[in-house]
Formats: sequence, structure tokens, C-alpha cells
Amino acid sequence: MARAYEVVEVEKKWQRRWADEGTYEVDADDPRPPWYVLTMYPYPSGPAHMGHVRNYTFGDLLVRHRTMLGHAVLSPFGFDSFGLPAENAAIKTGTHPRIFTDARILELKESITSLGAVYDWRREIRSHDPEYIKWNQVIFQKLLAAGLAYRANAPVNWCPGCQTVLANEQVLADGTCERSGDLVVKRDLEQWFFGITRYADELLSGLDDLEWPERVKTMQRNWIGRSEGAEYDLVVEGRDGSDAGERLSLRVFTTRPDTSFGMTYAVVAPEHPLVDALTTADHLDDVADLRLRAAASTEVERMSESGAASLAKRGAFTGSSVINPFTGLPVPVYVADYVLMGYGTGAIMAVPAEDNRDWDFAQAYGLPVVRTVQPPVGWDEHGGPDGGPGGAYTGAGEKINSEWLNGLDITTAKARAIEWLEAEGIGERTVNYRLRDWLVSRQRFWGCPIPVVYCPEHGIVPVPTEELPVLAPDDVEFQPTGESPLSTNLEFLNTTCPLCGGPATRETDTMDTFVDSSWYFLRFTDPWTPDLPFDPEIARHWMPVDQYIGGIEHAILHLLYARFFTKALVDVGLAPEGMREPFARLFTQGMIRMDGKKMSKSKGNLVAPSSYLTTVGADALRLFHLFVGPPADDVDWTDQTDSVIDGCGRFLDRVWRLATSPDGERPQGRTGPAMPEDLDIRRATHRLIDRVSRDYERWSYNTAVAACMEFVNLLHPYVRGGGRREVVDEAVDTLLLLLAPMTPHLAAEAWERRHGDHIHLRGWPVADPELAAEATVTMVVQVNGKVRDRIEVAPDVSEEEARHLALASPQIIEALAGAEPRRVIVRPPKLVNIVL
RNA sequence: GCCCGGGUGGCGGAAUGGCAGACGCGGUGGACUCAAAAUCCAUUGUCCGAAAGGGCGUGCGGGUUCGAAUCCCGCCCCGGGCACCA
Repeated sequence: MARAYEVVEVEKKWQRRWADEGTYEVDADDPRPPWYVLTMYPYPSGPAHMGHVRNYTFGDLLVRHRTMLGHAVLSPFGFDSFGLPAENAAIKTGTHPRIFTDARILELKESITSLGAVYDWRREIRSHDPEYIKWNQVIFQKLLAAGLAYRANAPVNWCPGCQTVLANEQVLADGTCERSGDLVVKRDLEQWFFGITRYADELLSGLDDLEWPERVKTMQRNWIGRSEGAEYDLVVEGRDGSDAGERLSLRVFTTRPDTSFGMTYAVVAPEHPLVDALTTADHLDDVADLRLRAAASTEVERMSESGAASLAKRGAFTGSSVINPFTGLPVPVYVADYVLMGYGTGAIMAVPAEDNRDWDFAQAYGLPVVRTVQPPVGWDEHGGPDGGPGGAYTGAGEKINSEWLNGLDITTAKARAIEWLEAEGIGERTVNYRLRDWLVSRQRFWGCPIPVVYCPEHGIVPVPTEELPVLAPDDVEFQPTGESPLSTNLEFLNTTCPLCGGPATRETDTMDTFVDSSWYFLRFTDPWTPDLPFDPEIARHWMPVDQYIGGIEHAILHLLYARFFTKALVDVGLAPEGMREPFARLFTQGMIRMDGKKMSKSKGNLVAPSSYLTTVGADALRLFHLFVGPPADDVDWTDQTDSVIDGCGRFLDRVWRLATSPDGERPQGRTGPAMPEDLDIRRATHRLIDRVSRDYERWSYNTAVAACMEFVNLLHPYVRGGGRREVVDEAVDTLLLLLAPMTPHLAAEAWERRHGDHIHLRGWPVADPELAAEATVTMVVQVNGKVRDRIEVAPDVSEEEARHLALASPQIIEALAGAEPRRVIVRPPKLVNIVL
């Protein structure tokens, strides 16, 4: 599509101007009130794709708008430049990941700039920069010293495709890797962890005050998974310590201590340490068999089977019994894989009457059911699966079959049961979390090395701060073997112990790249301080991020880790006291879809933004993304999309023609006496300011654009009919100011031609309330709810006057046909409804 | 199964108790032009009607209200998240 002005030339000119003049560079001593806008820093995968365009359009609009509103806006940019794609490319082509990554960064930076997005590039961060690696490692050492980083042996997630371990957060619900899609397997390995669970409660409660999408907060709450209940001991029958044998007991966790009287058996996880002690000679084979099967089965296999039938294959009797402390009666102990070692105590008291899984298991093994909550009438006939008989009842009701709990409601009974357990010294109230500590070791090359050495004498020894950063040598074998590539370089591997000088080996794993992104927003506030990751006082000035923008895919991973890091960095003294949350407001934009799928490189359905930049230009493409629909909604890229983008270009051409004349001068207008339509245009101008300003505040850019289009449609005939000069000037200048954050190049160029100065340094327009007030309002007159007339009235028309005007209208008199109104509802100045 | 969103013209969407379909795309007709492009003007939910005008219409069924796309109850469909977490 041919445009009305030299789009490419104009856009390049202003991109250069903003960079050369440092228009959007700010410092902490700026007297204007601070405002921090941040779009999640990207993994550099080459030129920007449409998703980036959408993302950075919103961010850039906010930066420019806030600046015009008088803030000192911090708008940094960086690259999340460690990660697997570069390493995989290295494996394939032999090019070093650094060379590969730096080239991708150049491409991305160039294409982001060509969108007209402006940043304070002095603050640029690259995760793979030795300076950034150093501070990453310093933070690791601080966490290590505080006990927040630790090494432990645990069953961990291993992705065969990525040849590395993964955090729980990186394993999808179906047990596959979020990156490669491979089935993740469990391995027992000694690995590095960060103690995120220590902050579980704070991570949960802190969500309440954040202006985040409710959806994201819910996802985090579910992930943290706090549940309150009780732990207590079940003494193994015949092992109470009264005779020769040692006392042996099994600790269980339950959220329903009130149902304890209904416990008819107990279950331990296959990996539970007491399995051997509990298993009697005649059940050794069954139990061993079950444990083998459980170890061999994947999560997916376990979860794909449910219901009584499959549960029958998934348990084994140990031969032992434990005493239910509430009834004093023995119940059998089973091993079953539906109980997970990783949650609670790895053992449960089973109450089939009030738990669905226990019910299914009890059905399969013929175990008794004792109800402790009175189910609704008819439950035992049709409360079960598919309306069949029985089933567990988990709802509210009166306690039964529970001696001293009988007659109570569940909440009270829970509290009583816990009081009793604590008084008897059998157990206590506990809180359990689904959240696990964050596994940060990765057996990969292209990441931040973990800065410790292993000394046969002194064990784990942190590399001294003055020796940081520990940098990966270039000379390593990339081929994935499941061993860390760094271990193939013996010069790197073999070192000396910082404490004793004796021979030692280096840690060869690298950190999860989510570590890099967990504090980059803090580094952005001050990437210059020589002896700290950032100056806490400067961080305090800018933080928290006032508006964070990114994809919903980070709802748990990045956003939870970053919240944890912020709290942990305060606690180890690197971040300022009192700063607890990194992102005050979060916006998650919709994704671009094509043929029903997310538009992405891996799906092979990319539409390159670059082709639009050289034809319709960046402004038209930006305007399209703003206009196409609500920012939070997904965008479907279809056959018609190009036409819509052209339409955006057409609108900008109309604006251009209104603002400039062919010889570069401002269009001349009429002088002389004022006409009534002059005032109409002035009113429309000031109403537009109100409307667009409100829409900006509520992220309703599509309606803001629509309002501007409507205004141009109104202005156009006025100008053609010889509009009054100063009225047209006011209208066009206002329009350009309102468009300046959305289509910055066009606004800047047209403004410069009209006024000679820089529009983006101007203040945001303010409406004159008198002019913005409507002169007349269209009052709708209905008869029985159907519109029969419209009357122009003053905005402050009185109720009586409105009623009188409505009843006096010829159309209404005709519509009434002499009938006597039963009731007249008057809502001045908008509506009168006459009910017959 | 549970928890969130969402369902409005041919299409993207607007309207959060008061004129349904703003704005744009697409379509149709016209002006300008030798012609085309560009630009401009008009028109465009649907049905009845020559017209004036009127009926119907926001996934389906009920309800509240003078008045419901909007609030309530019950369904259907689409999208997303969670799902052996005791």
C-alpha cells in the first residue's frame, strides 16, 4: 500500500533522533516522579516476531504516555541470552553459542528499534555478559551463606531430550518437558536447590495486594498449594515399646483430622523409609513387586489410570497393622503408589467414606467403610460415580460414628480433633505446601556456572568473591551426554581448594536460566555500581516496577521465582529493606494465533513484521495491534488482517493530510466571524481529550483509536468546508498529541513541521471542562420500552421539564393514541419511558 | 471432575441496567479519471413493505425490572488453567 508520506524515511529519522538525543534516558536524580515500565526481557531468537511487536507496542505506548504526563520513566531493555536454543545450534553447527547469541541479539535489537520502541539503552543487560555472570554468582554465594542455596539428594525430573534436570515448574501437567515435549523421568541425583519453600506463606499472602490479573494470582495460589491440617503418629500394632521390641510408629498427614474415626486402613508411599520395617515375611514378594512397578511407571502412566479397577494393581498389603488412636482399634497398612512420598509425610490415614481415592482403593481391596459425616438423603443410592450407589461424601454435614465429635459440623470437629491430638501428645496442627524447593542445577553449557569447588578435605567451598566470575572455557565438548559439558575440560574441572590449596574439582553444572531473569529488573535500576549487583538505595527509588508486561506463559515460572528472589535478596542484605514485591502491576497480553495455533517459530507459522515496516510502516503496524481488539485478548491472524493494517495506514494518511499541506506548510483556514459549527468542533476536540485519556488509563486502546477515527471523520468535512483556522489548529494539534504514544513517528514529524519542536516533550493535553461538557443531550422517549421519539434537551434538564417535553411530542401523542399512561419513568437527561 | 474466561452482523469488535451493532475490514452504488490506482460521497443486522413505517434480533430456556447483551437461576458450546497434593 502506497502511503501519503515517506514512511520509511520519516520513521528512520525519528528513531535516530530519539537515540541520538537520549530522549528516553533517565537517571535516579531526575526531579520528576519516577515510573518504571518493563516488558519482560526476551530470549534473543533473531528478528522480532509479531508477538514481540504487540508486546513492545504496549510497553512503548506506556513509556511515551507516562513521559508526557510528567513522569521520569525508566524504560530499560536487555536480553535473556543464556538458554538451550543457542546451545543446540552449537551442537548442530559447531558455532560457539556466544557468537550465535550475539548475532541474534543484534538482529532483535535492530528490529525492536525499527518499531519505534524507545529504551534507555545505556542500561542494556545480557545474561551471558561476564559482568552479569559475576553478580549472578555473587548472589548465589550470598544465598549459599544464608542457607537458601543447598545441595541435596532427591528424586528429580530428568528430561532425556534436553539432557538435563528440570525444576518442577518446567514439567507440564502431563509429565512432559515444557521445552522439548519429551516425557520427563524421575532420577535420584544430588543437585542444587534454592529454598523457595521458606517463603511459601509470604509468596501466598503477598499476592493479595498485587494489581495482577486474577487468573495469574489463582495459578500461583494453586501452585503454592497451601493446606492446613494435622500430622499424627499411628503406633504399629505390637510395637508400642512396652515389651522387648522398639517402639515403631507411622506419621501421617491429613487435612481432615475430623474423619479419623472413619480410618479403616493406612497407606504408605512405595518409597517410604518404613516400608521394609512394616513388611512381614509373608508379604515381602508382593511389596517388592509393587515397589518395582511403581519405580518403573511414569507419572503419565500413573495418572492415565484411575478408578477402582486400576487401583487394584497399585497396592500391596504389608502384613502390619497400626492402631487408630481415636478408636484404639488396629487397621491394616498398605503400600500404594497413589500416596506420594514428596507430599506431607508420605503416609496417610485412609478414610474411604470421605475421600474419593480412598473409596476406590477400599472397593478394590474389599476394605470396610465407616461414614463420619452424614451424607444427604439418597446418597447411598445414587451419590456415587455415574449416579450409582454410594461413593465418598466430601461435602458438609453433621458428624456421626465419631464418639465425642458426633453432632458437630466439620470445621468445629477438625479443631476439636487437633486439640485432642495435641493434648494427648500424639500429633499437632501443621500446614503443608505443594510448592517444592527450586532445583537450579542444569547439566548444560550455555548458562551461568555454579561458583563452588569440591574439596576432599573441606567439602563444598564457595569460590572467593575476588575470583568471580567463574567463566566457562570455550574449549568444551558440546555433545549432550547427560554429563555437564564443562566436565570435559580438565583444566576447568581440576582446580585447587580456596581454603587449603589442595587439589579440588569445580562444580560443572550451570544454573537454571530462570535465575538470570529473577533479578534483572533490579539490575536495570543501577547497572553501574562497581561493587554490588545494584545500589539498594537506587533500586528503592525505582522499585517496584509500576507496570510489568509479558506473556501468560510465565504466570508461575518466572513470576514466582522473581517474587522469591526479591524477598530473598532483601533478607541477604542486597536489596533495600521493606521491598517485598517486584511487580506492582502486571499485564498479560494476548497471543497471536494463526489457524487456531499460537504463532511461533516452532509451529512454522510466522508472519514477519519486517515486510510491513518497509511498506505501511511501523506506525500503521503498531496502530493495528492497538486497534484490533482488547489488549488482553488473543489476535487471530487471518486473510483479512492485511486489509485491516492497510486501513490503519489509510487513517494515518488522513491525519497526515489534515496536519500538513503538500508544500509542507500548515493548511490555511478560514478567518472572520465565528460560526456555530466552530464551537461544535471545539467541543468535540475537548471531549476527545477526555475520552482518549480515560481509555488510556483503562487499557482500552482499541476504543481510543476508534474515538480518534471518529474525530477525523468529523473534522474532515469541516476542514473541506473551510474550517476556522484556530479551531482546526487546536483540533489537529490535540489529535497529534493524543496519537503521539501510539504512532510516534507520524505524530513527531507532523508536529515538527507545524511547530518546529518535539511533540514527545510536550505535556499531555487537558480538556477544558466547560467545552467538554455536552451542549445538548439526545433524550430518548420510549412507549412501553420501545423508542418512539428523540428530543434534544439541555444536559441539566429537570425531571418535570423532561416529562413535559416527552408528553408534548407529536410522535408520542400519536403513539399513545389517546391512551392514558399508567406510569412515566423519567431519567433526565437520557430517557423517558411511558408505560401503558 | 473442579476453577477461571468467553459466546453480539459476512469478519475484528463497541455498548456494564436506558437508542444494540460505535470504529474498522469486507460488500454494494456513485463522483473524479480516457482508464486504472489513490481520494471523496452514499449505503450496508434481518424479515415484511413501493414507500412511510413496522416486526424480529446479543448461544438456549426461565426469572427480576417500566426497561436486560449487561443482573439472577438452569442448560449448551468454545478457550484456558488445575487435577492421585491426603
